[in-house]
Amino acid sequence: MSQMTQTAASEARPYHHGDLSRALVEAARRILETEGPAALSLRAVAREAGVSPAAPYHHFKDKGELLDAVAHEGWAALDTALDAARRKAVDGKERMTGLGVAYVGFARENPALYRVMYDCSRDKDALPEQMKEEGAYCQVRNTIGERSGGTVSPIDLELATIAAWCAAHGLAEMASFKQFDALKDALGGEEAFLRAVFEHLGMFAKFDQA
Amino acid sequence: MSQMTQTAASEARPYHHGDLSRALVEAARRILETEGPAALSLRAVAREAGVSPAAPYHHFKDKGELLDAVAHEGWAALDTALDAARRKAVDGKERMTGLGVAYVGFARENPALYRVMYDCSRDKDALPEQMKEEGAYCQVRNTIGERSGGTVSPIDLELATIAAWCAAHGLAEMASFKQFDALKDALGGEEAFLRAVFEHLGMFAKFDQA
DNA sequence: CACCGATCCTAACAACGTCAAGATAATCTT
DNA sequence: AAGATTATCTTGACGTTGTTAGGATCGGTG
Repeated sequence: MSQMTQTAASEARPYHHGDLSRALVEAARRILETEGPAALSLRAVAREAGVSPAAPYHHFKDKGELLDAVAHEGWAALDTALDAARRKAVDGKERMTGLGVAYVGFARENPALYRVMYDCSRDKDALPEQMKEEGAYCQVRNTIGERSGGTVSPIDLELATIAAWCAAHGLAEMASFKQFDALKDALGGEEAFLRAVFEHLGMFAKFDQA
Repeated sequence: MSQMTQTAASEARPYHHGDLSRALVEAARRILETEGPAALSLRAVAREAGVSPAAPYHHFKDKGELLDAVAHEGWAALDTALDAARRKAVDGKERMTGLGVAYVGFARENPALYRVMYDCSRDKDALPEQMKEEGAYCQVRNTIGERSGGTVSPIDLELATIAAWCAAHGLAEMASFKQFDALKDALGGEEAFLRAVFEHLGMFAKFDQA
């Protein structure tokens, strides 16, 4: 045991790896960050982990299942990013736009990972199960609920959460488009741009107490 | 000439195809509709068009350029769909939500094509050039502009357009998720669900004249 | 008619996802 | 402790993909 996640094929690892499934997921994330999603082949992951092309099949049914594991870690990371953003702001409105900015920021800083997360979701036509009763999605719902003072019907709360989530996702996918560069400059940078867009999404006004 | 877009390899077509680039794009769209995006290989397209695997390279630099052509047609189709929706409604608010519903409807009815459209855009980090001065994006901007009575600053108009576009795109990508099935049923179907979400996106309220 | 460029085909390459069979090591049984 | 079992990893192969090189065929121009 005590295999110490090695960064590549090196130091003559023993025949049995120790924790290959973990090493594979980490190798995949490393490739995503450094070479982009196009370079993420199963064989490349195995290579990066210092293992034969067929080895991953003892830990994952196929390539999709490996990506599922990567996506799972991605959702967890997004969760903690949103959690941090939610704690930072006290004001209700700022807390909401702060969440949005943090969401898009995460997608912009981890574009390849973000893509994998949604590609996996699309293949199953569902966000990960875990998001239902906890996780990032619920953070958004709770934040909206708090801000409304708890007087909102469950259906309206769900609709508002969906609306917010969709808007953030759409913005996350488009924020990198060159078309908006001039506008970003005019507004004083990317974050100002994001805040401006979120302010135009006045979707929570109807829930404001004040 | 007079080649009549043939639906597959058949009737012993002459050595020179006549209009292969067009036939390839149509073959690609056919595959997208019937077998989904995973089956869309260059070789499959060539097969469907009744031509050798290397033939497409005389008309497109690589697979990406073929997909660009497919995406281009997709944007045109989306444009006409939005145009029809815009004409149908007279009331300003209904015209806006009608646009949104039509947008998501297009994405839901042509999911594979819609995916290709955005995948191509992402590869270039930009929406197609044509969208800037005309096309679907401008229809949204114009509709917002009309509704505001023309009193909105160019920057605010652009921001509102981006906000609306992002929200619609996000909803288009998520509307198929199973998580929302119960909610759709509770609201009386998919379109009612879409309208409800768009109503929660009160992003145009600040532009209302009344 | 001879030529030429455009178009298409065949053949091949490397890389990919995946599987079957064999080698190796850790674990369990007695 | 020895043998048997099971999990893990490797080698080698198959079919498919994107792409390229070189040869065949056609339409149009001189």
